[in-house]
Amino acid sequence: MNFTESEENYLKEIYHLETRSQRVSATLLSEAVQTKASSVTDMLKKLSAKKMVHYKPYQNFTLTDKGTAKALEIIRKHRLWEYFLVSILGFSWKDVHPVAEQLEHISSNELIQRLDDFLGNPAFDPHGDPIPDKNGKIEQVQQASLLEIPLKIKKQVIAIGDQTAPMMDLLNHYQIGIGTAITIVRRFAMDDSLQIKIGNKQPIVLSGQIAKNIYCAK
Amino acid sequence: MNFTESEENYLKEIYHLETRSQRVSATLLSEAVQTKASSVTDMLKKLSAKKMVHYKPYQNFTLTDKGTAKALEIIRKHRLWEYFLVSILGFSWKDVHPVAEQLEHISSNELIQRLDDFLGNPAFDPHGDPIPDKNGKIEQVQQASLLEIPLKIKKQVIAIGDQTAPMMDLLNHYQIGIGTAITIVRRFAMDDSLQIKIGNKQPIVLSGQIAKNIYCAK
DNA sequence: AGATAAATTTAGATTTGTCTAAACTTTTAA
DNA sequence: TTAAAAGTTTAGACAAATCTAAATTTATCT
Repeated sequence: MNFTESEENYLKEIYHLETRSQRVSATLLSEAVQTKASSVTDMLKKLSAKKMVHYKPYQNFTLTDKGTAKALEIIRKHRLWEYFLVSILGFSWKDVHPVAEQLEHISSNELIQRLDDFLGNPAFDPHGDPIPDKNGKIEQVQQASLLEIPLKIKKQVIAIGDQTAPMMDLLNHYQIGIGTAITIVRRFAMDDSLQIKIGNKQPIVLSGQIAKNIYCAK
Repeated sequence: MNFTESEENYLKEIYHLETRSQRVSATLLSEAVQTKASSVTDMLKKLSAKKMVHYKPYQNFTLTDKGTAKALEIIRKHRLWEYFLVSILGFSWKDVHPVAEQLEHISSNELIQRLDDFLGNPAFDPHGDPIPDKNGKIEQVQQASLLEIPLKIKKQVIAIGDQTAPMMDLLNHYQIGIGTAITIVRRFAMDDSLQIKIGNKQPIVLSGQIAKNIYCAK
């Protein structure tokens, strides 16, 4: 079955909503794909006709098994390209997302398999997100945000939740990336902000909002 | 200025018609972009409004300087990706064209410059076609199709005009590629077909249609 | 429970790129 | 030099993906 770029984007974003947030709604999806809710309705009908989503008007919708498989295929491509851009072409990890958004729609299976092999079948992309394998199997690592990590224990950052430009900017400013070793020094109950130490630099304070989006292994 | 994928394809194909064949017409262009002549007319109006082609109804059309620059930008991307697919990912040269047709529309300048540097700024793609540099400068090798090459002179193939699957299939069958040494033994005026010799193999006969698309240095 | 707010869907329009069929130009050739 | 052929353009229609505005359904809150 063939998919338009637009259909692929919808499938990918539905998958992200299903895994990253609790609620899945037309409004949230419309924000994710940068469109209006009425356009989402139209697309849900189309994807439903293609058996990619379970959909009944006015009710919640979910990906079918086929829809999930297709979404994982796109996410696989996205993350492999991100890996390529950073590790082979030397892009900064904060700049790769928009380019990978385009590359993920290139449709050659041979291309993606050769790319995967060339890169050495990496399991994680530069943002710490797991890369699905050719069968759609995806590594599940128990992640905990900095809010859940105990004090005084050195942990390595393994993933970033929010990958938008403002977040990436801030992380870049504090020199926080995948693999950065962080120790939580103090926790301010008042507003969930954290005092943390990175290597032997001066301690810094992160807001709860930021801390919530930085993940370490549990 | 932004261009749709379709506009980019038209610009690219007009450039190819201008350089590879003498005539440039709506009908030839319609074959190149796999559409109907009436659709070509519509697109010419659009490209004319964007000052990418000189166009007056019922007259011949040509690319403007801006149009040529844009076409070269797309051709640069196409050929760099072909080079990447063959030399880095190990694709067979006959399979890369359709994949590069998709990759050439990825719009990041940073991507293409980093790719170019990573590949070592190659001057020719796997089909023997010159790769324009970042300023649109393109190596000009005087090419002549087998139809124009004199008899009994050994020549090396430097480029292939038609890169569609049926053509590549046939070349593969006869083991003709970039660098293959060919000597024309006989020319049949009746239908422009040629008897040629490759190395010390048995001579074979190529139709005029095929010969027209195999290029050697003049 | 009933009213109001929020979310979702429908109806109708728009843009892009395409098509067919008919009309119009230009070229060819008797 | 006209008539036929070849090439090009116009007119009108369609599919995909989107939009706005209005209608409908569901959720929320006194």
